[in-house]
Order: sequence, then structure tokens, then C-alpha cells
Amino acid sequence: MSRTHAHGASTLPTLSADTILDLLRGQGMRITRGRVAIISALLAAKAPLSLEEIRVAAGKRARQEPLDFATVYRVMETLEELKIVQKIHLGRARSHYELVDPHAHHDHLVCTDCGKVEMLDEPCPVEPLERKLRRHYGYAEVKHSLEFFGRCPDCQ
Amino acid sequence: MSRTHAHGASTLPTLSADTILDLLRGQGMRITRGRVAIISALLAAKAPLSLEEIRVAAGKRARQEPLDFATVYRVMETLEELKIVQKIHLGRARSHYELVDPHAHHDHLVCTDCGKVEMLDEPCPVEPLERKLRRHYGYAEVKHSLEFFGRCPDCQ
DNA sequence: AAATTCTTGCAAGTAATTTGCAAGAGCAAG
DNA sequence: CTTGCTCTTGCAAATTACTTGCAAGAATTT
Repeated sequence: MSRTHAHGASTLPTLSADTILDLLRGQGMRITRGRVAIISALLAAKAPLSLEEIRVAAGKRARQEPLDFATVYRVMETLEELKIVQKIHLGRARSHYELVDPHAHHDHLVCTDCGKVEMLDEPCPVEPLERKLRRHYGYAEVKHSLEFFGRCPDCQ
Repeated sequence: MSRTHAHGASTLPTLSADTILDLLRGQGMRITRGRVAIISALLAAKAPLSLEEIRVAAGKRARQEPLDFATVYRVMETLEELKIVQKIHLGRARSHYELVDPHAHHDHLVCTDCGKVEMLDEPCPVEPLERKLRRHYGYAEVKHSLEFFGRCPDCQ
């Protein structure tokens, strides 16, 4: 049912459970209950999730016993290496994770009071500077992490 | 020797040990060896420092026994509450700290290989978006955290 | 279905804070 | 310049958030 051009190895496919699972298969990895549940949870997430949140969300979605924490940790570690997810820091003790959508980068707005996280639907303003870091500073594989913090209307 | 306009309560003073210590005094806090050493170390730092780095740097600068880790932790906690320093995340396990200079905001460029951190002397490109978050999103006290990651010329 | 190899759960191990508490040290008052 | 009041510090223990070792379990291949 995937609408992606499955044969074009270098084209960036649309984000879906199928394309992600295919990517895992392509790496010789196995499609397990846990991985399917985690990917499903990430796709449904409206905000970045912590490991514990992923554990709970994945369990609910798959209607199965929640996965072990270490398992979630290792699955996320793997997905991060494959650049399917990225770890982000929201000013909290725990790290949070979200899917990397190659078609739509977005930054975050975090309420410092209630902790609510909004995914910003605004054009990211740092691309030009990123280019400059490549060209004039000579850095390669430049990425960035941009988070905004403030008190949301409800918390004022 | 301070060149600041010490009487203007609301003007943002130039960053110096004196102005920072005055700020602490104003809060009824005491000027201790440790705090002086830590502030001195932060002023001299060319990059954000971890708690352990602050501990060592402060000890050297003050030519005294290094402070206890818990002490450094609590001093930095205090300085952060007073908005004199800010904690930043450089993609490592430990947090790093740096002084907040009200006159010159800067972002960071981190080498993902050797860990080198450059303080970017480029105009920060997110001010307009920050304004929009205040005006259209209704957020107050909006700040941001922007870090770039890449492989530096030496590491390629 | 059996063999092969990747994955998982459990438990133990680390790293980085974070906290409790009694001893020590600023600082104002005398 | 000593005393007293509190704020601070050092030490040690407690927490939090990962991170890893290993044997049992589950995908895939044959």
C-alpha cells in the first residue's frame, strides 16, 4: 500500500511505517512486535516522546505488555543511527525522540511552565547560516538544533 | 575599577566580576571564595564549561583546593536562577554552562568528532521568528537555544 | 520444522546530578 | 576584632537516567 517509489534507492521516501520497516529490512534487521509498536507510536505522536513515554505509548498501540525499558532504549539507539529518528533536548532531564521527516524539518516551542511542546510550522530561519558554516567555516554534515522556550498563553 | 553605570538599576550592566558580585550582594547572598573563583573562571572561559571543568578551572584560578562538586553544582544552580548563566546542551551527556551576556547573544558550533566548540560571531537569525512567537503565538519571555553540529575541517 | 542469528527481558552497572546535614565561613552589630 | 546569625560548603548518600552483559526467546532462512 506504500505510495513511495520503492526502487529509487536515493530518493527520500515519504514517512510511513512501511518505508521505515523496509529500511530496517534492508539493513538485515528483523521486524519485531516491539519495533513495529514503537514506530507506530512515533508516527502517531504529536510531540517528541521520552523513552518512558515511547514505552507506554508503544504498549498501548500494540495492545501488548509494555516493552522493557532497555529494549526501547536499544531500538531508539538503532533508529537514531539509521537517521530515522533524532534525539532532542527540551531543557528537561530526559532526552526526547521524534521521527526525522526528510520533507519537513520543524523546530520546537516549549512552555517553561506546563511543559507543553508545539511543533513549529514556520520556515526555519537558519538555513542560510548553515550554508555559511559549510562554505566559510569548512564544516561538513552540518545540522542544527533549535528550540524556543517561553510561557504559553494559558500559563500567563 | 568597574566602568559600569552602577546606579542605573534597570540598565543592563557590562559583564564583569564586579557587576555579578554586586548582583549577588543585592540578593543578600555572600561573596565567598568559591563564588568568586567560579565567576572568574566563567569570565575567562573561551567555551561553555561542564561542572567538572568549572570545578577545575575555578580551583586553578584561585590557587586553592578545588571546590566540592556539589558546591559547584549549587553555585551554578543559583547563578542560573539569577539569569547570570545559562545551561546549554551540546549533545553530550553532561550539561555545559556559560555566562549570559545581555549585550551579545551568540550561538554554538560543535564538532561532532573532536568536540570542539566555537562561539559563533554571526548575527543570530532567529530574532524575527522569536518576535512572531511573542506576537502571534502569545508566548512571553521567549528565549531560544540554537546549536549547530558538524565535522570541523581538522576532522574531515 | 530446524538452524541460524538477531532481539529481548532481566538485572546489574555507570554517569551525572541532586539532596540532607552538620561543620565552617561571611557579614553586620556591638 | 569578637560574637552571633545565617548562609555556604564539604562529605556522603540518594536519585535519575541511561547503558551493558548475558542467557532465553523470536524472526528468517533453509
